[in-house]
Amino acid sequence: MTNAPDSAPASDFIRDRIRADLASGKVQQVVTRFPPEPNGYLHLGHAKAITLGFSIAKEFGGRCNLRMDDTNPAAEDQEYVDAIKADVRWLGFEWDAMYYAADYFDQIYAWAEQLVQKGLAYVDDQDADAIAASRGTLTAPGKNSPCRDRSPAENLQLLRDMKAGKFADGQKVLRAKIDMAHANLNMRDPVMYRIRHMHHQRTGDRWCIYPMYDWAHGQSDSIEGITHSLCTLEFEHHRPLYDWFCDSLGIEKPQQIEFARLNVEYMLTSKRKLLLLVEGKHVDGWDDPRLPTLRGLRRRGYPPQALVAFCKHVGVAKFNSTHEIGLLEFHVRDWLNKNALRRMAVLDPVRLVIDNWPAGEVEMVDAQNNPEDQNAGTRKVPFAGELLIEREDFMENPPKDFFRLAPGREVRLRFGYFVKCTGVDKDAAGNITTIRCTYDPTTKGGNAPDGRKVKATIHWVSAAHALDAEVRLFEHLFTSPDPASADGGDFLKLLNPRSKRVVRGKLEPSLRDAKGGEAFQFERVGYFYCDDQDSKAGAPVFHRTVSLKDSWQKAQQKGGK
RNA sequence: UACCCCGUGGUGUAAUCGGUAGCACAGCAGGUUUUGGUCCUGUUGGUUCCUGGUUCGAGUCCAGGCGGGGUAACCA
Repeated sequence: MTNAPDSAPASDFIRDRIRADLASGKVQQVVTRFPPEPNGYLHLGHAKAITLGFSIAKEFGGRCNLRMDDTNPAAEDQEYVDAIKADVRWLGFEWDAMYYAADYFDQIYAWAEQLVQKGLAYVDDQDADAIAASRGTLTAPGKNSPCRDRSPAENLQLLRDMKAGKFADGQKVLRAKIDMAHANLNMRDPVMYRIRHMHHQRTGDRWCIYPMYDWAHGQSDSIEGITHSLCTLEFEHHRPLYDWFCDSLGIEKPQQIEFARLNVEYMLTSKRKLLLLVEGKHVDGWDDPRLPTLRGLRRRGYPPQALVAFCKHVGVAKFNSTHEIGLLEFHVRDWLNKNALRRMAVLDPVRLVIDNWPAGEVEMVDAQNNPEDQNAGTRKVPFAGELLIEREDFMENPPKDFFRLAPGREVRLRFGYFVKCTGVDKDAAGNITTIRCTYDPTTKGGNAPDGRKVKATIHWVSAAHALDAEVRLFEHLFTSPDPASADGGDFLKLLNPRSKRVVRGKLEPSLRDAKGGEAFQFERVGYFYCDDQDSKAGAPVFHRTVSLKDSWQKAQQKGGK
């Protein structure tokens, strides 16, 4: 990889802090965790957090846990738990321990009673609206609840009654007793427990009160002995509360450190917005290759190694920023270039006939599987007198800097022969139906014995042997690099109508045996992924992962229109 | 109009105890090449948000300003 290797550990404010904690003896062994809520699928933003958490643990010889932050049964589901585990493993990480916040419910509850007995928490009878109304605003202080001064004994009884199911949903709530005038609204007597007579995917019907995030997260971290609790910037204002709970309980207090979440051009990484795209059928499900979900990226053909390399390269800071999608694509190409087998495929075919080719003869030519990897070997590809080439590789009246086929020009057919264009056949409408050529039999394999050179090598496929297959061409899902800040928040207006195009390609026959999950480079075109979802035996379906860099096209766009 | 966080080339990120800015991607130019891919080489971009201050010396410390982001769920 071209990015910083593991031998030269990254330096950033988090790692600096960890080094300092290790040096001072505050921390013996680093323990981190990735704590997703199982209420949705993981996306690229999570990949950054996962890469960070696991990489740091590894770099410092520590451990990293995977913990389901499953404290709200309303939105969570076992399906997501399974999907999250699979996605983390797909990225290439393995947790040292798998935990569930729900498994800590007994301990967390015991701690709640402790706080009540210390006079640091109370049961409030107010409903949600009343609590919201009395919380005050960003500029005005809140008002104390009429229940705020209940005695510890009464509060304890009430809390036990809550736990025992004596109250209906929303009837009572347990609150921390901090300061209703605090500048940080999170400190204005935050709710710790709410009543939810609801089945939990892990604890079943054992509980009818569930802890809020703030009242479960830090405690879970503490139980697991997390040393550095990494999270995104929006939790900064929660840190005082995180600390307050641990301090009030007198338990081990992990260090919460916040970092900026990952933003990438043309991508949306908000569970809510992704949900709108999926439910509104603007994409074909959570694993649509145009989505930044890990499952979508997988089906797009983005190698996990490339994603991780990207996440490492991106670094970590406290400044919100948006990365160019080109950087992601660089890492994808970088990995695929070294690992993807080369094949030939013509996506927009035009017929090419070699007039002096021996009638009916088919020759099997040797083709390299990967010039970047000599161990990849070679394969045989059928070559014949009637071929298909890419329409854009021929021009009847080419500009001077067009190197490909044109009347009177000679080019190399990759791994085949030199051919010279002698003319074209057209239909009544003037469209080119056939490009006529002659070949030089002495240039077998692509080299001329007389040493003459050609300026271009183009790819081809034998018309009689070509595999007709579905190829899906993807582009950015949005027309704007920043769909999140769409006019009036309506990012749906920015959907790119060309984000998915389906074509029938003409592929070299060996691709008939492509298996779902395999990645190829269609020479001179791009990287393609054999979709494991829709491919059938003998009928593979390919997804364009990313195109090859095309300096010819770039020059065209710059010069012309 | 409260509080918190942040502000380095186009993008992102780095710079030991303060010693005059590095890397990657992108861009540009050239070379190699049976992919106008890869690879190699060279190269253009920064008054480190602004203004003051401390200092022999500040991206790094201090003050003020400007700009960006975040926060008012019985969500996480």
